[in-house]
Amino acid sequence: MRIATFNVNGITARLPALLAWLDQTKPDIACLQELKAPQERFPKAALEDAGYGAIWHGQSAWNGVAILQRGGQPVERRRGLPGDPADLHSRYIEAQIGDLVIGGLYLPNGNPAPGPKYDYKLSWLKRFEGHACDLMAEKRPVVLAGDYNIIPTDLDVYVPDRWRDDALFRPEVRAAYERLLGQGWIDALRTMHPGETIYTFWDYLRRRFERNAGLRIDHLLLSPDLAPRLKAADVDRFARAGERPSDHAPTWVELEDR
DNA sequence: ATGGCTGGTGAAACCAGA
Repeated sequence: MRIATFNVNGITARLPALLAWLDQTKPDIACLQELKAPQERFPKAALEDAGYGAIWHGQSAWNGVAILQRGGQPVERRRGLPGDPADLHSRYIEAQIGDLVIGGLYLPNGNPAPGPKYDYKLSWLKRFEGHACDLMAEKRPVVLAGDYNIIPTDLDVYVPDRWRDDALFRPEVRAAYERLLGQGWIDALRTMHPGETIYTFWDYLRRRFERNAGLRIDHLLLSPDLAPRLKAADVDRFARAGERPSDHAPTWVELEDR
């Protein structure tokens, strides 16, 4: 089965491209981020017509996450991370789909750093680490997929030295990512492509896609029990090259069926 | 260091993204 994550950068503007990508690649599960649409403006009917059931947490103008299931209806487990009732951003949603727990996340960008937005990113990360730890303790197969807004290593950015002070690459956020791997989570793309240059995002500015000046910031972390089931992982670069593309490309894993 | 794109909002000398 194929599980994908895709920051669509506006599901209203991206709907044609999203439907075309679903039709071409037919992921069994897709986590979407940056819906940029209020709850009532999610294109539920169009996705149903395409064969996908969905749960989503919308928000006007910014953020927004969804989980799609081909030929089924995801069972929602939670929306929002535990630990801060005052946090109203729509950035996390979790579902049970078959034997899998799927967490879809849109981690805060955090720029400019330092500053309040960066502080929010670090506090969100702290809560996410706690929740990831709780999930790990459940000893069930889990996939945490989404836009992490974290560049894990120098290999994951076209010119590392220009990004040292950026909120996506600062030591604190890279350390948090390392701590997640330390919990036992498996970075699926990096595991399948060690040492390889792989990007998932290219800024619209300055012909960054044409120059392949990108970042690897969209990740699928697998619980350790899924490691033997991991068959493939990759990025659908063709979607970034299409008409009116998102600035992110869909990223996916292929797991052996149970 | 910037913000030359892009989307959403609402009418901006706007904001946010990464």
